[in-house]
Amino acid sequence: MMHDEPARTEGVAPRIRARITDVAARAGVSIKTVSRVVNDESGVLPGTRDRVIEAIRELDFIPDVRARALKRGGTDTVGVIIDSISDGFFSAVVSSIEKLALADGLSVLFASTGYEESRERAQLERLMGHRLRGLILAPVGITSDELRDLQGQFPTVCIDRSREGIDSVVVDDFGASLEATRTFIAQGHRRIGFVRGTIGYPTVAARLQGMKSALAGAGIDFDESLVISHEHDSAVVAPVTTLLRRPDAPTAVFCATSLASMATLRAVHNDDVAMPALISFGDFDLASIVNPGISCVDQDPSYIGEAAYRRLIALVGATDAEPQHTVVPTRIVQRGSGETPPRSDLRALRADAPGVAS
Amino acid sequence: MMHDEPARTEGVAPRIRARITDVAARAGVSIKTVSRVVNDESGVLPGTRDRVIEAIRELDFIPDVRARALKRGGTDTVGVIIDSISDGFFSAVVSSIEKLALADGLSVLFASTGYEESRERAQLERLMGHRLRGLILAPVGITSDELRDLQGQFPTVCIDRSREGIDSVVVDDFGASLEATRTFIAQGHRRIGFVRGTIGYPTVAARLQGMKSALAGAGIDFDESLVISHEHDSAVVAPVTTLLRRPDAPTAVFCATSLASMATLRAVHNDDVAMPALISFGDFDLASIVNPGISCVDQDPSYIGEAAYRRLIALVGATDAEPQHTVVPTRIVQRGSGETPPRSDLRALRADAPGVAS
DNA sequence: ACGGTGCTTGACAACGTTGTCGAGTATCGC
DNA sequence: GCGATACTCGACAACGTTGTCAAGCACCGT
Repeated sequence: MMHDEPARTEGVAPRIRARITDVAARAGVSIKTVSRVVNDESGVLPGTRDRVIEAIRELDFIPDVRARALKRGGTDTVGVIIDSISDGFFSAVVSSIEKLALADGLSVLFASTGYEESRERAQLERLMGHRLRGLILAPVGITSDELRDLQGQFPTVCIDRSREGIDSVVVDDFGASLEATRTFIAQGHRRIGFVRGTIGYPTVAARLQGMKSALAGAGIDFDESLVISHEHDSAVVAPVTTLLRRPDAPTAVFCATSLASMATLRAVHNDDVAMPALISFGDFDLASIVNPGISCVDQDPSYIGEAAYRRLIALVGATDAEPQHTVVPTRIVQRGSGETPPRSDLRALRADAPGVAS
Repeated sequence: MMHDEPARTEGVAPRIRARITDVAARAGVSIKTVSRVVNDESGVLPGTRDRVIEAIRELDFIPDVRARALKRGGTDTVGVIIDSISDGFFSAVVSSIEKLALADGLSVLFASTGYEESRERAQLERLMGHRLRGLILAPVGITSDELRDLQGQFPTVCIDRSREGIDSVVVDDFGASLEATRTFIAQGHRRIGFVRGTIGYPTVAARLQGMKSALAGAGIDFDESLVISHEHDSAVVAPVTTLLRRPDAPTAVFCATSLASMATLRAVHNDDVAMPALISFGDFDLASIVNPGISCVDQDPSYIGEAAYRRLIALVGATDAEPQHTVVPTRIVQRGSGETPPRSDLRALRADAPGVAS
């Protein structure tokens, strides 16, 4: 691919990329013939083909996908819009999408919203300019109608959060939280805290609903004061600390996001407060390393990415398909922190279980 | 942006995106005038401009950036090629790059190599087809010559690993490791382990060199048997366990990557082996949460991303610029694990320091 | 009244590629 | 030997946009 003229270290002649015209001239054929060779079309004499291939090699010709797409009326680019790539969940999702896209020869145009509506809109509009093959989107403020409108341009699949009438791949936030809470209840917990972390996420709201539903099902009153939320995840450390120091502190805590979990762990670590039973919604590196391991609702992000991508590809060309809502199954990974009875036994645990340092 | 015709729930007429021609027809002007309005050029009567804007709104017109780029001969896309987006270091780098690119109205084409040369080559070639504005690359197998050749097409900035003659933004692997090792030595450590993790990374090799140099400087013999490496980071847990169980186990361990650190912590956690003094090259979520906190060489990935991006933008149009190698300063974040004397005191620590669970 | 000036606007070519179609040539059957 | 057939190859238009240039028009000073 890379040619081997001696590269001059300075004053590099800004060599311009070879066009199909250059290749044609060099091989002594028409541009159409080059095009045929490039696209592996039949009807080119072996000798001619060889000459063209040689010229392509010599000139380092790589076809301009933009011109190609323009002519053909399609694109080889899929868009991915997520909240933040720093979020372990989304980075895993994007990682699996990108891997699959590479296998299909597709390019990935990446954008993040920071969970801001205005930024989502800007990113969306910018990506529209690229005439995508399809879009995988973690929707923020965009409405069903707007998305259905997009659907007319290219297929769209929502992840993490769903929109009516649009294909989506999500986890069962409500059900998984219900199950996790039931685990707590079965162990005898009655006061269960909920660390919401960043406010405003509908998934988190659904998780809270799941917990409430489990409590109601067991005839346990729900205490609003055990719910901790804050504008930013990092700012949640202090309120959690306060919560766990209360005389009537919860004996178990359900953390709605892995960031909330880490903040909670930080709270537990920084101050000498009792570690409650803990289940985290969303797995994270740390969870399997600390002692006791943090039990998690595992949402399998790479599978979510895969499901979304496959659905997107299936959707290309199938404009009449009924919107399909995939709910990716979750499972609770038991590592110890979630399978702890309340109170009294807790003290035993504290004396017993050494930390990482031991 | 989104128009508001009632979206029909099924059998959606696959409405085709409006072209500049459609807008022109609707507004009763020529396409050139539409183009003028779109690009905020002067010389359009307010009345005409309004009619065009109205038509654009009605038709949801968004210009095709590919056609625009084709005509103008430029692009609004930068490429980013990294090892893996699941790696916390790279996800932070990409995050900051993407944020800056958005501010400049640039799109980010994202690709990962998995640190495989063949995949790097494929990604590179695919991205070349997009005629990038510039490329930020964590090079794997590509040579200086090949990259200098790329430089002729568009500016390129290497991150994490450098190539001669190409702009790069890296950290001082050697120096930082030297300093970290000296910290150990100052505390009386003589047997210092090195957990390399995945083999083959030149940055890791430089880190090992830094450590060796510090040891040599202090007149300490280097024991090759204290170096743990393996094909994959996860597979490193067992050998580390074995190492720490040896009668002549190292009293301090330098982990060359955050993944290696996590594997080491897992080893320490899974088996009842003494936790050595520990410094990690590269910060990670976990590091600040466990007890004791893991001391780290902080390489400030978001600053690296920013520096690389800014350099890239500066390079656009400046073909004659001398390659500039930016070395981003590191600092050692002391959290406890790295400031621990050897042996005897270690036992005290174990009895003393409770883990996360306490 | 007339040429000049300044402003708005549009016709046309071009960016690099591929689809359409027809020209040219060799091969075959009779 | 001749028309038919099959195959290779190229000229040209088109994708959607912007740059160039000139046309059209109102207005000015003399």
